[in-house]
Amino acid sequence: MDKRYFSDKVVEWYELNKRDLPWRTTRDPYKIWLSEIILQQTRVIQGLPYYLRFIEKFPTVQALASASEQEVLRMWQGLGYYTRARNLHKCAKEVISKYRGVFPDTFEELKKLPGIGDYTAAAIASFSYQEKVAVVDGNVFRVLARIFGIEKETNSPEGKKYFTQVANELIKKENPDAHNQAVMEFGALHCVPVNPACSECIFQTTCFASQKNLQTQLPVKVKAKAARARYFYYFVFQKGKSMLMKKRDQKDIWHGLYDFHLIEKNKFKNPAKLIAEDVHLKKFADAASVVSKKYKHVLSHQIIHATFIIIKSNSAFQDDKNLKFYSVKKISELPKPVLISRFLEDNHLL
DNA sequence: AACTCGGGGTG
DNA sequence: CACCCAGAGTT
Repeated sequence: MDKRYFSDKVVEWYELNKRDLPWRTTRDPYKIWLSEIILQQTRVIQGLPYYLRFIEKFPTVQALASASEQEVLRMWQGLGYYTRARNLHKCAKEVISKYRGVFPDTFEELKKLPGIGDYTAAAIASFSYQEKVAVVDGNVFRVLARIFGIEKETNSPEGKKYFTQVANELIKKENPDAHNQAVMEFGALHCVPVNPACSECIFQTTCFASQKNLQTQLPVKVKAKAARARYFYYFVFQKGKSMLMKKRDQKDIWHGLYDFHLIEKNKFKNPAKLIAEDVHLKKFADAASVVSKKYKHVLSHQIIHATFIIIKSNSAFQDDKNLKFYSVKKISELPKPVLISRFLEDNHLL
C-alpha cells in the first residue's frame, strides 16, 4: 500500500460508512473529552447511553466539576474501571482551577491532566483543535499492521513507538480529525479483529495482509507465557518463640529451602472471589483438620497464622527466578509474603 | 516492564 | 467456563 494514498482512501471510506454519533458533530472539547474517557475500553453501544446521561446532567465542565464524586460515581456505575470516573471528576476540577474552565488546546498540555494519556490527548487535540497528531489505539494498530505489513509487536514499548511514528507520517495537516476518526472507524467496522470482510475491502488489492493472506497473523502481539497457578494453603505453628518450618522438596520450587507447612489444592477458578464465600472457608477448615491429623506431634503448638497464597510461574517451576507471588489473601493474622521470603533467604528456623 | 482496573464478548 | 480485549495509572 502506497502511503501517499492511504489517508485519502480511508477518509473517503469513512465519509460513506461512518456511524452517526453525537460526539462527532461537535468540536466542544468537553464533549469530546467526556466521550473519549467513556469509550476507553468500552464499546460504543455500551457507552452511548452513559454519554447521553452525562451530557444531560452535566452540560458543561463547570457543572461536572461542581458535582460530588459520589454523584459522578453513581452515574458511572455499570461501566467498570471506576478510576476513570474518579479521574474524570478530578480532571474537570483541574480544568476549572488551572485552566479557567477551558481545556488546553495542545497534545502536550492535555496529557498533563489526570486520566488523559497519549491516546485521549491526541483525540482531543485533533478532534477539537485540529492539531496534527495521530491517535494510536487498538484499531490503529490493527489497520496499519495489516495494510502496511508491520510485524512489530503492538504491546512492546518499541512497537508502540514505531506504530506511533508511522501513524504520524500518514496523517495530513488538512484533516487530522477526519483522518483519525476514519482509521479508527475503519478498524471498528471493517478491518475487525476476527473474520474481516477482505473480499469487500477498498484496500483488497493493496493491503499487505490481504495479498499474503496474513489477516489472522497481524497485528503481532507479544505472547505472555501462560503462567500456571498453584494454590498453597499455609499454616504457621508457633510454640513460645519458635515457629515450625519444613524443608521443601528438592524437585519443586524453592528446592531445599524452608517454608511453613502447607497443603496444596489443585484448583480454584477464581480464588479472589472464593475467599469471601463459605465454600472457601469450608475447604480451608478441612485443610486445617488434615494438618492437625498429619502433624499430631505439633498439636501442642498453636496455629497462629493461616493463609493461602497463589503462586504463578511461566516456566514449569524449574527456575526460581520466574516465580512470583501472585496474590496473598488475608484470612486471619497472617505472615506477609515478604516475611516468608525472608525466611527462605535466611534458610533457617526461627 | 508488569500489573491492575471491570465490564462484555467469544470460543 | 476460561480467555481476551486495551488505555491510563501505579509500582
